[in-house]
Amino acid sequence: MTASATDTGTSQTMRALLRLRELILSGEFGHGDRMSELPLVERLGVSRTPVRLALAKLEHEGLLRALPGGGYVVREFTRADIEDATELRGVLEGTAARFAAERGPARRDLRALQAVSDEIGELVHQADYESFARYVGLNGRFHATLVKMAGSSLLQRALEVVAAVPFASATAFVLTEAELPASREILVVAHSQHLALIQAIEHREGARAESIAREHARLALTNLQLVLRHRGILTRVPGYSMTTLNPDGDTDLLRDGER
Amino acid sequence: MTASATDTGTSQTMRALLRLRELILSGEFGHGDRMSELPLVERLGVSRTPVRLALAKLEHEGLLRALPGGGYVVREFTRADIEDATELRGVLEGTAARFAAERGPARRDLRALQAVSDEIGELVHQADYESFARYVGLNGRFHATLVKMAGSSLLQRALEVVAAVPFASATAFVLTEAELPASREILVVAHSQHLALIQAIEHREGARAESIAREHARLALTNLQLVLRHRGILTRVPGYSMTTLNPDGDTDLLRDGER
DNA sequence: TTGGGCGATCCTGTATACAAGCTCGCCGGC
DNA sequence: GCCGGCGAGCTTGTATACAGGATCGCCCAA
Repeated sequence: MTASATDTGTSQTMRALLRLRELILSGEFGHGDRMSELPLVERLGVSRTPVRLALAKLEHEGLLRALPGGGYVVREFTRADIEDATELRGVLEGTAARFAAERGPARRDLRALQAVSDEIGELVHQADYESFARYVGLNGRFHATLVKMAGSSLLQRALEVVAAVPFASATAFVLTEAELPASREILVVAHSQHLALIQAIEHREGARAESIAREHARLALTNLQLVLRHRGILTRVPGYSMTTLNPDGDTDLLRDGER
Repeated sequence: MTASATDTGTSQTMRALLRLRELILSGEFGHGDRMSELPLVERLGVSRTPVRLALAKLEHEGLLRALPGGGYVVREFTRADIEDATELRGVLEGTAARFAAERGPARRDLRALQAVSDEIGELVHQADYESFARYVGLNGRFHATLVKMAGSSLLQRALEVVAAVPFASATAFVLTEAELPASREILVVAHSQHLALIQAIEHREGARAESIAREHARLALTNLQLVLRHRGILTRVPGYSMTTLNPDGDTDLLRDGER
C-alpha cells in the first residue's frame, strides 16, 4: 500500500477529497478551471485512482462539473444560484421544522435545542472575535439538531446538496462578519427566530415552525448583501472564487477579463 | 480499449451503471445484499474500474449504501422512507410550481404544459393498457416541464435525489395500475390538479400553485395503499425488492427470515 | 495573408497487478 | 465441550500501464 510520509486521513481517497475540497474552497482554483488528474496527482502525492474517485465525489457534491468529453471543471455559481440555494434551504429547513413539530419532538431534543439557544443568547451581545467563532459552532449545532429531529435521512441528504453552494449554508460566512458591526444585529434577529422556532415545535405548530424556518434562511441573503459591499471580507469567504459575485455592486456580470 | 462484443452505451462505465441499476430495480438483488465487485465484473463483462465507478454513482443516487469497512450493499427502504420521500417530493415540486408562478412563466412553457395536459385529458377515460403507457410518458413530461419552468438546477438535483426512492417518484408505479380499476379514478383527480396548477401558475398565484403541487404528490400515497393490497402487482413495481413493504397489510415489519 | 488539414501532445477511460485488511472457519489447548 | 488464536481466502484500496480520443498548434498551400 506504499504508506506515504504523512498519513493524515484513513485512506488516500479521503485525503485527496479533503485536500481537494480545501483547495477549491480556499480559492486556489477559479470557476471554469479544469481539474486535470495528472497535475493533481503531482500536487497531492497520490495516484490517479484516488484522485479520480475524489473528483467524482466532488462532482456529486456539486463543486465540480463533468465535461461532456470527460474531465471536470470547477463549477460556477451565479448570484441567482446562491439566492436559489438559500431559498431552497429555507424550504427544506422549513420542512424539517414542520416534521419535527408534527411528529412530536422528543423532550431530550427540545432541551438540547433550548440549551444551544441559551448559549447563543449569551453570545449575541458580545462583539469579540471568539464569541463569533463559538456562535458559528452553536448555530451549526442548532441546525443539525433541528434536521435530526425531523427524522428523515432523505431530508438531510437534500440539505447537504444545497449546503454545498457557497454563501448558501447557514454557517457559510458568519465568521468573517466579526468585522461588520451591522451584521451583528442580524444575530439578534436570528436568535429571536430560534426562540420562536423552538416554541412552535414545542406546541406542535407545524405551519408556524415551517414559515419561521423559511424566513430564518433569508437572513443569509441580508448577510450576502452586506458582505458584497466589502471586498476585503467577501473574497475571504470560502468558495468565493467559484462565484461570479462582483464586489461593490449588486449586478452579477461575468468577469471576462480574468484568466 | 478492447471494444466488447455489444457496445450498447457510449462508455463501459455507462453500460455498467445502466445494467446495474436495472438489475437492482428489477429485483435481482434484495436489500442488504452485498454488491461485490468481482462477481459483477464477471456478470457485466467489464473490468473492475467501471464497475467501481458505477457502484459509487449508485451510492450517490441513493440505491446503494457504503459499508464502513468498504464495499456496498443494496439499500433498504422502509415504508416511512417512502412516505417521507413522497412528502418531500411534494414540497420540492410545490416549490418548483411556486417559482414558476412567481417568476412569470414563459408563454411557450405554459402552452407546452397545456398541450400535455390536454393529451392526458383525452386518455383519462380510456382503460386500455396502451393508454396507461402513454399516460406515464405524458405525466413525466408534465413534471419535467414544471421543474424546468422553475429555472433552478439545484431544485432539479434535489428532486432527482428523492425520485430515486422506489415508489416515491411521480411515474413509479403507474404502469402496473392498468390492472386496478380503482386507481384509474386517481388519474381523474390528478388531471384536475394538473389543470388547477396550470391556472395558478398562469395567474402567478404562487401560494396556490405550491399547495396544489404538494397535495398532488400525495396521490402517490393513495396509490401505494392501493397497490399494497395486491401482491401480484406490488412485487412487479421497480425497486420493490429494496423495500420492506409487506403485502396484505399496512404494517412495516422487517422480514428477518431472508438473508 | 488566411484557411484548412495534419500531426503531436495531453488527457481520460479501461484493464490489471499487487498489497493490505477483514471475515470466517478450523484447530488446538484449556 | 468450549473458547481463543491463527491462517487462508476473499474483497477492497491503490498504483500503474496502455490505448483511444480530443484538442491545439503548426505548417503548407491557395
